[in-house]
Amino acid sequence: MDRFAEPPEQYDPEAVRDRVFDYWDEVDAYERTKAHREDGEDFFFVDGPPYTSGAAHMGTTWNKSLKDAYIRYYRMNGYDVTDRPGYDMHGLPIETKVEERLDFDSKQDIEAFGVEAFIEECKQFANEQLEGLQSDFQSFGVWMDWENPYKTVDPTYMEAAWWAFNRAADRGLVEQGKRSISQCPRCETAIANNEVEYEDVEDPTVHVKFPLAEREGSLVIYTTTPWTIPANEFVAVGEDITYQRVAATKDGETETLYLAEACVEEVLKEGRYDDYEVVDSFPGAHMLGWEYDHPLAEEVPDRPDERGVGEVYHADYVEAEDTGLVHSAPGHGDVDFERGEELGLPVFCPVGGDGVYTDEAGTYAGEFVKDADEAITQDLARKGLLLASGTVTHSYGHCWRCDTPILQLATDQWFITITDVKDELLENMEDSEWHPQWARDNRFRDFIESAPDWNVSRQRYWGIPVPIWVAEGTKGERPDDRIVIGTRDELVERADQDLDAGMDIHKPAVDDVTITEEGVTYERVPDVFDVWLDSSVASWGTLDYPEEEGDFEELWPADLIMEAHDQTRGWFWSQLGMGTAAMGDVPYDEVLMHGFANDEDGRKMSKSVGNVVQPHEAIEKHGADAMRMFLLGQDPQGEDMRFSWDEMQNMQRDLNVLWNVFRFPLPYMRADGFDPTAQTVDELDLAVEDDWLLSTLQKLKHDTEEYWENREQHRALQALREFVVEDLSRYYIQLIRERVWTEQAGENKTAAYATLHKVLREVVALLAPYAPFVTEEMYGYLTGESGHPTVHMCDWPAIEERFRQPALEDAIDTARSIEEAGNHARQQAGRKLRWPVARVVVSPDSERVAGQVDDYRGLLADRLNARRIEVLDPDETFGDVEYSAEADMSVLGPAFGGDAGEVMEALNAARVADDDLDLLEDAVRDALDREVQLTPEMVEFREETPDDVAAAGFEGGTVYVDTELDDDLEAEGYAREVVRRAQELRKDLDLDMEAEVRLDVLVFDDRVAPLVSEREDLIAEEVRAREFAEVDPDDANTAVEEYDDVEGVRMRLGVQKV
RNA sequence: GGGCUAGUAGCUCAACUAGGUAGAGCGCCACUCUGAUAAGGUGGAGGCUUGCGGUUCAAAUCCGCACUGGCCCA
Repeated sequence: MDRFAEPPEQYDPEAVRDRVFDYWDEVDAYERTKAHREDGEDFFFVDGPPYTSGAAHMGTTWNKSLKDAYIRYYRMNGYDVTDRPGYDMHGLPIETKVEERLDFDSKQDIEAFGVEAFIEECKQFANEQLEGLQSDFQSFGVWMDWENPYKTVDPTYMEAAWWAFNRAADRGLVEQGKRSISQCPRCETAIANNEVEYEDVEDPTVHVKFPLAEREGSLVIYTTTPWTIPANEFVAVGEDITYQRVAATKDGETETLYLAEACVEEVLKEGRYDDYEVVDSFPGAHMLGWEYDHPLAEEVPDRPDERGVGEVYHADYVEAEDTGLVHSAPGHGDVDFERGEELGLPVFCPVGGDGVYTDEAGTYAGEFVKDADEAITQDLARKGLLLASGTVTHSYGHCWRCDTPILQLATDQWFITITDVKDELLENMEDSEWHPQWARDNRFRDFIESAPDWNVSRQRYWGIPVPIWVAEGTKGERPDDRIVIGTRDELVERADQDLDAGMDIHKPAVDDVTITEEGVTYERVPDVFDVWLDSSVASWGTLDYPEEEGDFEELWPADLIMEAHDQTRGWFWSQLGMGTAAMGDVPYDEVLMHGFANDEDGRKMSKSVGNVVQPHEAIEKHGADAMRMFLLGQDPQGEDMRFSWDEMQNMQRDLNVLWNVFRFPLPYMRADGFDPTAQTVDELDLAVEDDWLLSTLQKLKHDTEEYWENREQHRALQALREFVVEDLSRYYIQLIRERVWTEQAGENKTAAYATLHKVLREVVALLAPYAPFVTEEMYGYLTGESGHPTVHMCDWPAIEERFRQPALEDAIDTARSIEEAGNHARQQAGRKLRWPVARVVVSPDSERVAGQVDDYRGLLADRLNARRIEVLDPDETFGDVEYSAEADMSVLGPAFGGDAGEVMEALNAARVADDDLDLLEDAVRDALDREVQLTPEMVEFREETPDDVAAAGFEGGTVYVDTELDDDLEAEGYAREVVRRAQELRKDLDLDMEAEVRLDVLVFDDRVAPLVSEREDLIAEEVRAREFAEVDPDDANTAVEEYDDVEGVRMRLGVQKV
C-alpha cells in the first residue's frame, strides 16, 4: 500500500474486512507475525477446546475474541505465544447426534450397524462440525494455528490421556468399584452429574408401611421411586429428630405407626385416617437398631438378608420432612450408597444398565423399572402396606442428550480416586492465580472440597478406550491383576498380536488386543473414558506429549487459560484433577474466568425463547471489528454480558470517528511530501498542543498497559476510545486545522504532521488487538513500505517518559474547561463562535489556575475567538457579583448531626453580597430562625452570574464573555458569514481545494456593506477568491445564492470558477 | 432446595474495597455549527440506586429478609 494514498471516504467495515483478508493472504501476515516473535520469550497459552457439535454462538465468539486479543497483546509485547486451537470431539453428545442421523434407538442398533462403522460416522460428524467452527472463528479475525489444531480424536492426543491415566494408576489413584452413578437407560451408560439436566416431571408417590419385626406397628416411609423399594436395605432416621408413635384409626380399626413429629398430621391426612392419638414421643436415637420386615420379601426372594440389613440407622441426610424416615437403597441413591458403605452393608442393585430388572428382582425381573412402579404399588396395596399413593410434580434428572429420565444405579465403574489427594488438590489450587479471585476462593474451593471420586468409565463407543487390561475372567475385581497401558509403543510391545504403533486406537481396534504375561492372559475393559477426561489432559496433549518431549519440557504448565464460569466445574476442575493425579501439579498458572453471553434483557440466549443473536448477524450489521470491540469492551472477570446492539453501534461510530481522524491529514501530508521517517517529533519544534497530545498519549499508554496486565482489557478500550474521540478528534484535530491548511510549508505544519502521524501509529497499534482489520488498513496507509507488513507485528507502544508533561496536561484541562464555559456563555448571550468578541475575562479561584490561563492566553483567545484574554487575581471580583455557597457534607454532617440536611439546604439557597462567612451565617439564621456556627471548611463560595454579562463557571473559576460589539468586530463577523456561505457555494460547485474563484458580494445594508468591504482581504484568502467582481449566472461553473437574513442583513453571493 | 454472583437514567456502565448532596457515554428533545460532515458544539428532560426492614447524625455503599436474572450443585 502506498503511504498516504487516498483511503475510501466512508468507513465500510465489510469492505475493509474483505480487503484485509486478501491482504493477509497475500503477505502471509499471520505466519510472518509468528516468525517475527520466534526468538521471543515463551508464552504458553492453552486453548480450552470447544465441543464439536453445533456452530459458534455469541459466548464462544466472546471467548475466542478474548483469547485472540490476549494472544495479540502478548505477541506485541515480544512473546512467542503458543496458539494451537483445540477441539473436543469425543463423547456421548456426538454419539447421540449420529444415532439420530442414522435413526437408531439403542445400543443394539449400533452393534448391528457395526462399531467400526459407527466410530467412522462419529469421526466424520465431528470433523464436519470442526470445519464449521474453524471458519466461524476465522471470520472475525482470530489468529490461531488453524492449520494444525489439536483434536482429541488424534491417536497422539489420545495417547496423552493414556499416559496420564497410567501415571495416576502408578500413584495408586485408579480403582474399580461400585458407585452409585447416574445412568441413562437409553444410552446405557453412566453419565456425569453435570450432564444431568433437571426438569419438572410428574412421578408417582407412595407412603409405605414397613412392618416392624419385633414390636408392634410400622415405620412409614415416603418415596417417589417405588421401583427402588425392592433394593431397600435399611431405613434412616435422624438421631436428634423427634419421632412419635401414634395410634391411628381408620374404619374402626387402629394401627400403630412411627413418624417424625413434624410429619404426623399431614401424613395421616394423606392416609385418610379418621383419627389418631399420639402415644409416645422420643428422639430418633431410640429407634436405632430396630428391625423390620422387607415389604416385598416374597416378591424379591434373592435380596440380601444378612445381618445388619433391614434395620434402622441414623443418617445425616434425614430431615423432618415427608415422614422423617428414609427408605434407603445403597444399590441406587448415592447418599444411600455412601451410608451403606459406612455401615458395611452389601450393595444390592437388581437393575441392569438398560433399566430393566435382573433376575435378582424376583417377580419383577425383565420389566423396565419405571414401568414396574405400578405393579409394585399394587403389590404393596394388596399386602396392606400402602398407606397412601398419589403423584407429584418435581424436578427430576434427565439425560442432557436424549432427555431420558436417569436412574441412580450402583454399578461397576473405574474411578480416579481424587478424594485420596484432596489436600494436594487444594494446595495446587492455591498455586494458580485467578481473575476474579473470588471464583477460586469460593466456588472452586467449595467444589474441590465436596468433589467425589471421578468416575471415568463410560459404557459407550465414541471415546478414548480405557487402557486397562484385566486378567481374563476376573472382570477387574482383582486390583493387582491388571495392566494399565501408558503409550502406544508400550501396547505394541506387550500385546499378543502384531500391532503397528501408528494404529488408530479407537474402538474396536483395541478391543480384541490381549496381553499374556507370566501365563496369565489379560483382556481389555470394554469401556471408554468420560469425555471430560479428554480435555483434562489438554495442557500436555496440545504439545503432543508424550509423543514429543521437547515442548513439554520447555513450556509446561500453561501460563494462561481463559474460559467461561461454567468451566469452574468443568475444564478448570478436570485439569486440576488430572494434573494433580498425573503430575502432582496444577497445569495452569493463571485463569481468566469470564461470564456468559446473555440477551439484551439479561436472559440466557436460547433457541426456544428465540432470543439468540448469531455472531454472523452482528458482523453483517456492524462489522467484525465493532463486534469484537463490543465483546472485548465487556468486563472479562466473571460478569455475564448483556448483548447490546446499541453498544455495538457505538463501537462502529467510534471507529468511524477514528477513520475520519486518520483520513483527514493524509491529503495534506501527501501534498507536502511529508516523510515520517525523517521528520520526527524529536527533531521538530513542537507547538504546545503537540506537546500536550504526546504527553496525553503517554498517560494513555500507561493506563492501558496497567489495565491489560490486570486482565481488564475493557478498561483499556474505554480509555483508548476516550482518547480518540475526546482528545484526538474533538480537540487536537480542531486545534491544528489552521496549521494544516496553511499553504506554505513550514516547521509549524510539519510538527503537526509528525505529531499526528506518531499518535495515529501508536493508537492504531493499541487498538490492533481489538479491531485487527481496520487497524491493519490504517497502519498500511500510515506507514506504506516503511513499516512492518502487518500492524500485528508492531511492538506494543512503550511509554516515553521524555514526552510526559503533567503540568501541561493539567493546564490544558483548565483551558478546555474555560473554553467550554466560554462557549456556554456565548450561547447564552446569543453570540456564535464565528463572531469575535472584544474580551474574555477569566476569574480564577487560585494562583495555579491564574498562572495556567496566563501561560495559554494565545490558545484561549484563538479557541474562544476573543481579541484579548484578561485574567483577574484570585481575590479580585468582576463587577457586581453575588455569592452563593455550596455545602461540604463531609464536614457539615458530623458537625450538625440530624440537622445537617436542613442546614445544607439553607446554605445552598442563600445569596450574599460577599464571600464572607458572617454574611452567610446571617442568611442561614434568617432561613432557619436560629443561630448556626459555620467554619470555612464547611462551605465553598461561588460567584453568581450578573445579569448584564454573559458568564459561566468552570471547575477553577468563572469565565465572563464581554459581548459588546464595535465596527471592527462586526466587520469581521459579517466577513466570516460571507466566507462561510461562499465556502458552501464552492462546495456546491464541487471545486477542488486549490481552485480559485471570482466572488460577487452584494450586501443590501448601507451600514454593513462598507464593513464587509473593509475585510475583502480576509475573505479573499479564505475563499481563494482571485477577484471581487460580477459573476456570470449562466456559466456552469457559477453558483449564486440570495440570503434573507444574515444576522439581520440581506445579501447575495455569487461564486464563479476562474 | 443449597452455594456463588449481579440488580444504579430508555440502553451500556462508573461511584460500593475506607458511608457524606448519585456521574459518564450513547439515545431522546431544543438550539447551534458546517474546509473530518452518516462528524462537531451548547443546553435540557430523564433516578423513591429492585423491594422491605435494620445499623447510623447520615446508606447506592454496611447488615438481614424478599423478589428478579445468571452460573454451578442437588
